[in-house]
Amino acid sequence: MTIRPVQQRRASEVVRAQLIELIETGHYAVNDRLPSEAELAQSFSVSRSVIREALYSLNALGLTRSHAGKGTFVASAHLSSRLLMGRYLPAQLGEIRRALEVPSARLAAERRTAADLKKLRLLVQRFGATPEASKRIEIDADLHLGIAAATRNPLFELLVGDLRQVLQDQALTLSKIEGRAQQADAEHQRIIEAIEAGDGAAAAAAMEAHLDSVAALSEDGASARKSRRAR
Amino acid sequence: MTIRPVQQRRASEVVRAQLIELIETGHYAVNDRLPSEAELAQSFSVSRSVIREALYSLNALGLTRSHAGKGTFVASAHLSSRLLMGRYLPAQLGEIRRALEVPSARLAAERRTAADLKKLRLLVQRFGATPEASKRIEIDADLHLGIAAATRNPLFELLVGDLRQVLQDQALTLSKIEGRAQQADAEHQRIIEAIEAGDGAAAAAAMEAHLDSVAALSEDGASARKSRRAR
DNA sequence: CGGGACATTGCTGTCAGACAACCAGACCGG
DNA sequence: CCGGTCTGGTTGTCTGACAGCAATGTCCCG
Repeated sequence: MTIRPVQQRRASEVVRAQLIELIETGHYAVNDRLPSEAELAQSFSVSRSVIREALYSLNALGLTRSHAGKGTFVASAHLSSRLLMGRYLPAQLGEIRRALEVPSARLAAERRTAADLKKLRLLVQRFGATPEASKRIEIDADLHLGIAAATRNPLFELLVGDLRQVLQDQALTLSKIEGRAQQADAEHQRIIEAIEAGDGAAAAAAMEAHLDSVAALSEDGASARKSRRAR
Repeated sequence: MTIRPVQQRRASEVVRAQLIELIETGHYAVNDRLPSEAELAQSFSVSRSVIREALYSLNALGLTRSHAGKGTFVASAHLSSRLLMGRYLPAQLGEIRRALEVPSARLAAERRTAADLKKLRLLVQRFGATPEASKRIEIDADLHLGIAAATRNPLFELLVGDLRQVLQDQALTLSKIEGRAQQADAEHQRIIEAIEAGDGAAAAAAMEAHLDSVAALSEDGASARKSRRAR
């Protein structure tokens, strides 16, 4: 990643685009501190105003958070969706998830390549072999994202990924329920088997069952789960 | 994703929030020119820097567009989604649309209020009575959005609205096909009747048929039509 | 009288400098 | 060892200035 001097377009736009790219490519990782505004200004050969405007865009887009006296930190590696900007009930998110992921499983079954299948099988295996809840959540996310990717429709991947991010805390509480891991493992296997068989209807049904059990469990714990976490 | 209390202390954030609200509530309509930065600065009793930073956020979010020498103009009345940032094939958009709108119709049938129903019926009637293609597209969008709203799940409304915006040009070409208006009118009526009857399955089926005919028309060129006998 | 070049005006884009608020860590005194 | 203070660094905000762009009015010349 070379930082090239500003030329034709508005300088602030160029800076913004480059900063976004630096963050999305992982040059600055999540929770990293960006260089100070003064340093960035020098790097880009522009004034601090331009840097501030670019950073303010990133702030608005949810990519970074700035704190007076501390610095600017990367908050997310990719542009956050509007889903993150509002607060929605778990039940509402669950409905959307069902609407997206059931057809996603169906299409994945119809279109998956051998490479998709291999990746999915590996993830299922790792899911069953991983004891730590936090790790399992990651694998679970990768699995559902992998299914969405197997649809060959990038929009499914995009939207399922967004949902995943919003549902992160729900997934965490869920994963701690006794015996949930084994149950989820079995459900995952059924989904993948249907995808492997190329049976769209079966894949859809298996995914639906999976989400049913997720919904049932998250309703039970919903009442006790409301804790206020301020920062 | 931790839930942050909305505790806005920085002046620029306050200004940004207020400007967003002014735009979303329609106080400034699309294509209106906002007051100049100097005027806004005076109105909000802050310096021009703060205004610029707020405006730059709006720019990044796609709400406004600034032109040197002309001013800042409202580009969109609501926050634009990431769907708009990429280019996707009509077939891909159609799949997502089916995934979202079929469950949307089902839920709408199960939850619609009397007010929803009244609004939807009015829209169907107006759709049938409107000859101009461009007007019909608007009504069509309102109709599908109205169905999404009747689900009582704001996320359906959000996502269906996003899709609508992306599909605008497709809708335009579609609406010019001979006889399409009558066909669409009939399909709409069938959907609304099922919603009125509270029959979720029938509403889903009617929506699916509607989207089938849309898909068939929009890809009748080279590709062979796929028969969808799922569900 | 008409039309085109020019001056004016208002706006955004950018720069430079300054100061306050704030934070973290170093330093120092008890 | 502990706690308060100092200090340097960072963001937040303000002020003033100037360049470049766009639209409009104005004036001179044909």
